[in-house]
Amino acid sequence: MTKQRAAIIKVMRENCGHFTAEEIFLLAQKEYPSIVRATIYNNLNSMVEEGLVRRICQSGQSDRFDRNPIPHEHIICTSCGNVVDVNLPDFKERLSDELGCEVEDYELVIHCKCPDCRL
Amino acid sequence: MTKQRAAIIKVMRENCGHFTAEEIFLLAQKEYPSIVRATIYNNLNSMVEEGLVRRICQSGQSDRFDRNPIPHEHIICTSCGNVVDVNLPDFKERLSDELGCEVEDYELVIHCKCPDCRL
DNA sequence: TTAAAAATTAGAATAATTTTAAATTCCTCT
DNA sequence: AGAGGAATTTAAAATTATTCTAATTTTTAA
Repeated sequence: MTKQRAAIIKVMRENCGHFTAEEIFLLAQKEYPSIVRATIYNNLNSMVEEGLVRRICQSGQSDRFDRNPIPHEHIICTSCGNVVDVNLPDFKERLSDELGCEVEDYELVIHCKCPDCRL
Repeated sequence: MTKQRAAIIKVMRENCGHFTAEEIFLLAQKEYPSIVRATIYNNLNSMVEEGLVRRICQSGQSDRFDRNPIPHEHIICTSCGNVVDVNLPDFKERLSDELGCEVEDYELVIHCKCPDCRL
């Protein structure tokens, strides 16, 4: 655990959301001004490998990183554009049953209104 | 409908699969040798907008393009690595019901064995 | 405390994609 | 068929996100 990694974790913990590497870099700089982008990428990549962080990719945009370790799904709001967590209980099990095959992992991105934008 | 666009469509129709822009470029060159990458990107982007083609994105890899216009899901095989279509009937409707909100679109990528790799 | 291992740094490099402006082609109207 | 205008293609440069390299610093463990 280096100071740089601690800064990255602090940033992700305090601003729980779905950040791009660049956003995390800018926030982490406030904690640790000399930090460099490569360190952000290195740490994010290893955190993804360790399963501490999930990577969300949308085409045309840079990857986002989600510190919520519990498997869950994402809504990209058709109204405000934000990425919002949702939880479909036992989705992985249901998917395995339907496919007749053990699902190792999955990514589900839903384009609809997020709860805040539904009146 | 330009000759270049026709070549791109022909390539995608004859080699139905999930190609990167680069792969489509290489195939389209055989049909129309002077074609240029920007044309491939222009056309793929407008076809995606027109709903003729779907874009599949995986982090760390270039986008792939799928000419199957019917909504469907993708398996990325944990064994052979290929991208394979699957169809979960009425998935969008079921998702809308479960969320209590009209789903406009969704992307589901499943990491498991593809049918060919299941013995 | 010292050697080895791991992480960070700066900066260059890469790859995919987009942008720009100019040239070409296509379509429509007469 | 020919002119005019719109749309598309082209070539090249630019951009963006990310990775790589090599040197340096920090951490770990003996």
